[in-house]
Amino acid sequence: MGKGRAPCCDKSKVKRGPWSPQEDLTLITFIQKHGHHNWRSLPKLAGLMRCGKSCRLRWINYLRPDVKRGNFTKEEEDAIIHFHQTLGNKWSKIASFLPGRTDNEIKNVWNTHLKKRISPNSSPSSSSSSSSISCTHDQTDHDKNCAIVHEEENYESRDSPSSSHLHDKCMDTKQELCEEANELHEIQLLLDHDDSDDITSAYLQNKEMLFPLDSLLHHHEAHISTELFQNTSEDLVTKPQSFDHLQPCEFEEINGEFDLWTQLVESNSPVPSHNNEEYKEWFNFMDNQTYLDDFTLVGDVCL
DNA sequence: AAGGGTGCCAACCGCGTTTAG
DNA sequence: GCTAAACGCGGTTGGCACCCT
Repeated sequence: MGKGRAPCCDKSKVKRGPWSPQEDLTLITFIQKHGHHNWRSLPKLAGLMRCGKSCRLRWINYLRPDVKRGNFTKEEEDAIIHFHQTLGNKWSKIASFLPGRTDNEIKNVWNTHLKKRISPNSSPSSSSSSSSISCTHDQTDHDKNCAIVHEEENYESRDSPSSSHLHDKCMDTKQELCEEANELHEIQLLLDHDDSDDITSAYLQNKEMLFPLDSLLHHHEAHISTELFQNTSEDLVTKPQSFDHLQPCEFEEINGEFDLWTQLVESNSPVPSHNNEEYKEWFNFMDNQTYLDDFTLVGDVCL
């Protein structure tokens, strides 16, 4: 093999660009049935003319049932600013503290809104973490969780405008900061231990363990929403809504396109309780909608 | 109303890390 | 221990929507 990395797929044979509703359904249905053990082979098996990486990205950023969509709350934005000061451009880490938000989404929000808000004079995000941190915490040599704790403990002593603002917004006393830091540390350890990025996969791969990390998410959510933030516990995670009002094959074309999320997931129905039946129902509903209800084997490829 | 500028976001690209053989 | 494949992450970009003139 020559120098350099081989391309992940034959670009001449894969479709690129925006995903169609049909592709979304195909991907959802396949993952529902088979999980995503191997992203590289998934599109072939599912009959998608897509690169595996593209499938993964689409699933993680858009199709996962636990993805929260819609505008970021002020609290979430403040949290992003704060965690960015601590972690730098570690978008996936930051995302782990914001249930339902993806790293891509957070990155976009940072680049489009928050970076400007922080300060036009301060160094941009790309300058790897904040200088105030790097001088005191060598994160390459220490567990980042410890860095978070230290950072939180030192939080009050920092005097940057944004830090003061966040401090006023979220924290009252140093004791609270310490408690918060400890909680975040615990959460982070849990997240590091359990692959929270793979929640749905875990569910799919073992249907007897419906959302095994649900309690963890609740735990995580509760800590953040009730202590770091306030008044956001109900809407931190937008999980699949009850869609009893939608009968199969009732997709409506809105503005010339089929907006799957709007019609299936982000309905105005009440926020569901976090119970397993609704997830089952969600998947069953998607199953009923798809034209790939059963995969027909042709050779070694499902079509 | 039309055209240009700007902002936003979904998706792609490429590299570092992890895993499997 | 080595190598290649696969995964995951962060940076970048294309294209659409909106705003302004």
